Amino acid sequence: MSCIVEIALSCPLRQTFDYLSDDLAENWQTGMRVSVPFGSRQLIGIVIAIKSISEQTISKLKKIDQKLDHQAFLPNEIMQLVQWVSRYYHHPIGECFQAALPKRLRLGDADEMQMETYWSLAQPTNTKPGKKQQHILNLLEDYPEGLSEKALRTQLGNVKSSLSALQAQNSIKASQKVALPLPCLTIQQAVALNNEQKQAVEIVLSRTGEFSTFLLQGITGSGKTEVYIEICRELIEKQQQILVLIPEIGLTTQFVERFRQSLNARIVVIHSAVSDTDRKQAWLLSRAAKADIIIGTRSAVFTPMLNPSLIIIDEEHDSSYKQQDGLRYHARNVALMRAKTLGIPIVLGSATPSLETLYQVKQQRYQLLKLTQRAGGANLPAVRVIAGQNASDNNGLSSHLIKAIKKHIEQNHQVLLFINRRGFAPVLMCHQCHWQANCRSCDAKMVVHQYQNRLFCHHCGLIQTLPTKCPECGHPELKSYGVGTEKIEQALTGIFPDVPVLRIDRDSTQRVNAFANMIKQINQGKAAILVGTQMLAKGHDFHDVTLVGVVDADQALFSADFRATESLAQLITQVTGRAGRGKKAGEVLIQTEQPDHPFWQNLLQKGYEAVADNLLSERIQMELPPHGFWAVWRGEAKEADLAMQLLQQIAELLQQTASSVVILGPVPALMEKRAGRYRAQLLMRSADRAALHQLIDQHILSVTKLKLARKVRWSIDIDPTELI
DNA sequence: AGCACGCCGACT
DNA sequence: GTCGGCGTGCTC
Repeated sequence: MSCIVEIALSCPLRQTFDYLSDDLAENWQTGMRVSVPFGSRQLIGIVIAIKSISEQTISKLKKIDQKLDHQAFLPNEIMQLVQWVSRYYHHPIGECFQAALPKRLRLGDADEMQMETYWSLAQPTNTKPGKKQQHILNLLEDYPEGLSEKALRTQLGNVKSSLSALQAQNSIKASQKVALPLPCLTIQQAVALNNEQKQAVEIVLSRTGEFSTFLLQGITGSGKTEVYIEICRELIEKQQQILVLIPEIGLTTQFVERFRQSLNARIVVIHSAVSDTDRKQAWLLSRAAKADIIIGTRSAVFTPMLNPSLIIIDEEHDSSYKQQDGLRYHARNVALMRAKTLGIPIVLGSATPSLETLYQVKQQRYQLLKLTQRAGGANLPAVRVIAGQNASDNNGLSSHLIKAIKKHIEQNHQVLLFINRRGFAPVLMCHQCHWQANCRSCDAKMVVHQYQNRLFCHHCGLIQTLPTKCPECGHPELKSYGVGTEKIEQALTGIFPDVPVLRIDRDSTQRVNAFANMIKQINQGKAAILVGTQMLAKGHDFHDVTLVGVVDADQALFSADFRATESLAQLITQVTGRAGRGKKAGEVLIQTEQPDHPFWQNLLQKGYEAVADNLLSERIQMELPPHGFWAVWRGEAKEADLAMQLLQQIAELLQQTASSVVILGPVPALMEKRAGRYRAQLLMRSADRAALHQLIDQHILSVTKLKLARKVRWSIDIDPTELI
């Protein structure tokens, strides 16, 4: 008897599709991949459910062309997770599966792991081996299970001929095995923990096998990573797997190295810089429990595991865990849901936890684990706020800051300067007619990039040649205002001609390895000044930096974004942790136009926690997130007003049945025009999460059918992190 | 989203 | 006379 198979297809429709199958229902399983005809094309879909043929079955059903898998390809847990994501984020199910699967598997690659040639010792022979051959034999002696040819090659260089020779005399034998990540060939170092760290490890381990959420709050340099490692050590011994999420790919290498130095584990990495083939392999290895630790960015939260035991979210406050287009999921949120259904603990780590997480700690839903001591006994640096009023005379650097830089450089130490803007200067103006370089597709100014002799729009990527005279009145002199990394770099090179100045921002690190090379140079420890954007603030250990300067820290204090203060407090606290991580005492100088702003007194005297606490009370009082439950409808269209019109119609629909949900707007976006599109948004807020979601469900179908919905690109954002 | 079908302007 | 513009409608 044939059956009906319900399938999710990657198209933006909020529905699944039924197909006919000649095969018996019992030969089908949810989570299999199939190839089906859809309209005029052929698509790959995922089996959601198997149904028997009912009398009302109409003959409009098409037949399944091909079964791609013989057994369930996606484990049930992932099937449930993706379907939950689709419901929770009100996003088309097919696109949710798309986000959860590695590209190659999504496009129909066979469910097979990559194989590799592994070599192992056979029988000893009398023939005297050559030097390289001896090296190989020595190495293989340590690996009775065998070592892949790839591992031998990374270790000993070109080994092809030596291997053939050894094989010819039967000293070694080859076999084909599943390609595992390169084993760690160095000796594992034990990690020494202080009491706080030990306690944190014990508490988490005492809760294995049940769902519980921990906030591991440790000041920068307090050794959160060591805590992760020690928890992992015990779990790995029990053949258990751990999923570790990190905010961005720049931190992977460093992170993976730390783990590899201390753990004899099979570690796979999943992020956008990993090739499609390797990602597929990592995913399959994880699903088969042939990888112990899975380290990855946001999308890795969907990686299936056979023996999951723990999820770790490092730097849980980081905004990159929230996807800002398409399926707007928050990896932390999805991970929490996953841990809950799997019945395993989840550890959120941060020196500067998000207000959301602190709120949950307050409600006693998360257990707080604190690390208050800096590893190695390093002291937290002295932090001072300095006035930047006269800074413009020195290209944005106050004389106070310059003096401090000089002092630290003379002691042969390194200096780290943050300026959160790329390029040379953010404004270009004509003095005669007041013309300004503005972007033609955004409500934004063009930023001067002097090295490339160009103007850039940081919002849409528009590039122009730097004009030599005013395009409006022809005046030959254009002036630039404000500071960016390039200007600071140039000023410092002028003031300290004998000291290397390294600029580290997206522009200077675009070439492959450029970033790694700079980090290498920095770690050589010679006196140097590092000038960079936020990308330097995250995670990196610079042992010889003793002075950290923050230039132009003001912007956030006047920002319309209610989250700006939170981010600034996090940034400053993180940055502060970059100074004096080694044995040397550190110093932090924050240059601001507003040294008397109460924010600084609060942050410096009472610390991040107190500031966060204040902000949280403020948010609760003003009924802003994390208080209540929020959703945002966003729209953008090439013609002005269209997005506003659509959102107005949606607002009217929602208003009809909104009782416990407040509808706010629509309002144009803060930067209304961006990349040639006019944007607007409509806010929803409720104290009742279910009511909020129900209201969306109730109307989303009618929204799809609105005429304007075809002309306006629209989306819905649950638990938005950006509200302007 | 894709893709097809369909009905009106400037070209070999 | 046709190529192609994007409006509209559908996808089990």
